[in-house]
Amino acid sequence: MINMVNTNIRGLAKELKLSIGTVSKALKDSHEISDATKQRVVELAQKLQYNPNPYASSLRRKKSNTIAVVVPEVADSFFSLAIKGIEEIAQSNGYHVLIYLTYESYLKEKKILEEFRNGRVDGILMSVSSETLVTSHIKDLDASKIPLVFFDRVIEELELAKITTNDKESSFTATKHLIDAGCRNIVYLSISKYLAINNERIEGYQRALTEHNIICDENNVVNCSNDSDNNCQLLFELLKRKNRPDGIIAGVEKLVIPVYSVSKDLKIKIPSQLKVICFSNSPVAHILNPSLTTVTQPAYEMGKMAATVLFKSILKKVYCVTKEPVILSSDLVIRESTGGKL
Amino acid sequence: MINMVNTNIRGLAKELKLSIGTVSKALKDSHEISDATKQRVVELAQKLQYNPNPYASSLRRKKSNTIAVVVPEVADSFFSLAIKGIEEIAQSNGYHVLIYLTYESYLKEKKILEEFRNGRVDGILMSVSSETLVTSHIKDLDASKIPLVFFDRVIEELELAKITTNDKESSFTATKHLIDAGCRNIVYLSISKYLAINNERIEGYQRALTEHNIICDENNVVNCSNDSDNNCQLLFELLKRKNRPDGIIAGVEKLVIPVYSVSKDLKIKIPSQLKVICFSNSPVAHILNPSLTTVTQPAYEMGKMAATVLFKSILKKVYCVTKEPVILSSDLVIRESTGGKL
DNA sequence: TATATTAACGAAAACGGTTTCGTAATGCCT
DNA sequence: AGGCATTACGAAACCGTTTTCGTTAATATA
Repeated sequence: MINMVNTNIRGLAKELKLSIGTVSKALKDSHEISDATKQRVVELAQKLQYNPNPYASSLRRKKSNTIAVVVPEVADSFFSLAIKGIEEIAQSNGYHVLIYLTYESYLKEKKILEEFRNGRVDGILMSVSSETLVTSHIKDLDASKIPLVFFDRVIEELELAKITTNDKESSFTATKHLIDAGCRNIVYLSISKYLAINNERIEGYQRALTEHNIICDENNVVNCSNDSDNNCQLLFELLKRKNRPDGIIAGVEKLVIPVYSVSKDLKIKIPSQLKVICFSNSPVAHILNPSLTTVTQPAYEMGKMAATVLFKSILKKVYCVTKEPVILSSDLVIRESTGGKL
Repeated sequence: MINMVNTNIRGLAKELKLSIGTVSKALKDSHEISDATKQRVVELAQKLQYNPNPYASSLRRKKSNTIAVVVPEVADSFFSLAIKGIEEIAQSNGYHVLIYLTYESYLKEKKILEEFRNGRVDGILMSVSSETLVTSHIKDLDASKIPLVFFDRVIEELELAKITTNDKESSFTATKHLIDAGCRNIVYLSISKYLAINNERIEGYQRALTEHNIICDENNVVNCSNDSDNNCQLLFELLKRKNRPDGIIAGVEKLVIPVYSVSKDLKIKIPSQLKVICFSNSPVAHILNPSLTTVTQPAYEMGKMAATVLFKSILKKVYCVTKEPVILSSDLVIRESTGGKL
C-alpha cells in the first residue's frame, strides 16, 4: 500500500514497476516514452496527487521559477499596486514571488541582495531604498548574471533595465499648474536627496520655476525623513515661517497626511492660502477634504511592465533585454486642493 | 585561480584541501572541527563571498526557510499592513516570504494551495477568498502536516490556528454608535455571505439593533461584489430607494469610495442625512471629506501575531500550537462622518 | 542476410549541500 | 604497555529530481 501523502517520484516508479527516469520523462511528455506508459504514469500521479519537489527540480535544472521583489515599503498605494501587477504577471507565467522590504535601509537592502547570488531566484525586481547611494551591492549581484529590472526608483548609472515614469515632465507640469494657479513661492517636499527619481522631479520643478522667471530658492526644496513625527515638525516650521509657501508639491504619498494635518492645525486654508499637489496613487484622493490634486503614476501598469521585461530576459536567457529605459506617463489629476473643479 | 562568482562548497573544499563535509561542518560551527580549521574556512568563504545554495540545503534538510502568504488582495490598507507585519517577523527569523494573491477567487486559491504539498514552504499564513465555501483544498493541505495560520478571514470549522479581531463586538459597538447618533435605518454592506468574519459582523450588527428594539430588515444587509462599477450601481439604487438608509456600515475598506461618491452625486449630506462607518485601516481616514469614522483593525499587529504563532509552530516542530483563536481588539475611531468631533 | 535505424526504456551521474559513520592520531588512565 | 576515550577529519550516503547515455528489441534499409 502506498502512502497517500508526500508521494515522490520514487514511489510512483515502484508502484508502476518503471524506472525513476522513465516516470520523469513520461510526466514531461517526452518523445522517448510510449503513449501507453505515459497514460499509466499520469493516471497514477493524479490519483496520488503527486507534486514534484520544487527544490530538487531547481537544484538539478538550475532554475528556481521564482523571482524576488525588493521594495522599501508595502503599505503604500504605489508599491502595493506595483506588487499586484508583478504578482499577476508572475502567476500567469507559473512563477513564484518572494517579497522583501528594505524599510528604506541601505544595510537591509544589501543584506537581502546578498542572498540572491546562490540561485534562489531567477530574477529580481527592485525599487531602491532612499538611503542607497553606494551601489556596489547591486554591481556584485550583477556579476552573477541574475537579471534585474529596476522600477520607479532606479540607479541611473547602472546599465540595467529600468521602468520609470516621466518624472521630470510630470513634475514640470505639476509646478506649472501651481504657477498658473497663482503660486509664486512653491516648496518641493522630497524624500531623499540620493534618489534619482527625486532629482528628476526637482529638475522639472526648477525648470518650471525658471521658465516663469521665478527664482529657485534652495530653501524651498525640503528633505523629509521616514519619521512621521519629524515630518510634522518640519512642516509645522515650514508653514510658520515668515515667507510661508503658497504651494506645495509632495514627492511621496505619505507626506500628504502631515501637510493636511498641520494646515488644519494652523488654520491655513487649502487651496485659498496653500495649494497642494502630491505624487500619489491613493484611490481616495478624490474624497479627501479638500480633494487632492495628484500626479498619479501608472503603478499597476509599471509592475506589470517590469515583470514582463524581466520574464522576457529570463525566458530568452538573455541577460539583459532592455538597456533603454521604459518610460510610462503619469497623469496630473486636478482637484480641489489646487483650486480645480470638484 | 578560483572563480569569484558562484562559488560552491566544492570549490571551497578544493582550495582549502579539505573534504566537502569538513567545510560544511566548519561553516556550521560544528564541534567536530578544530578552531584553526574553522577560521581558515570562514575566512576563505568570506573572501569568495560564498553563499550556500538554498535549494540543495532545503532538499537535504527538508526545510525551506520559506513561508507563504495567501491573501485575496494586496492593494488594500489592511492586507498591506498585515503583510508588512508578517515580513518583519519573517525577516527577523531569517525566513523568506512568498506572496500569492487569490483575487477573491476560490479556484485560484485552490490551485495555489496545491503547490504547497511538496516542501516549497514550511508554513502558510492565509486569509481566505470571499468565494471560498468549500474547504477540501485546505483539508488536503492539512493532511500533509504543513502548519497553517489563518488571519482575519478564517474558516471557523477547521481546527487550525486563527488570528482574528473582535468582529462581533466591534460591529456591535459601531452599530450602537450609529443608533446613539440617531440612526434607525442602518444598512450593513457586506462583501461575501460566505465569510465567517462577515457573519460575525452581521451578528453584532443585528444584536445591536435588536437590543434597541429596531427590527432587522433583511434588505438592510446588502451583499456587494468585487466589481467597483457594480457596487456604485448598487449603492445608487440603495440611496435612491424610498426608505433610504440613514446609516451605513461598510464591511470593507474599498466600499467607502462608492459610498462617498454616490452620496455626493445624489447630494446626500454626510453626516446630517447619512452617517457612515467603515471597517478600514486607511491612514487617510481622518483627512477625508468628511473625515471618516472607522473600525480600525490592528492589521500590522495581526500580521506580526500570525507570523509569530506560525514560527512557534515551525520552530518547535509542533504541528499546531494554538487551537484557541487569538482575538485582538479593533478600535472604533469616531470622526465627522457619524457627526463626531472634528 | 547483414546492417543501420528507431522506439522505449533503465542505469547512473549530476545538482550542491547535510549528515552519518568510519578511522587515524593523540591523550589519558591504570 | 595496553586499553579506552577524544579529537579532527574524510568517505560516502542521501535528499528528489533531471538528463545523458547505454541497451535491447523491433523495424527499416541495402
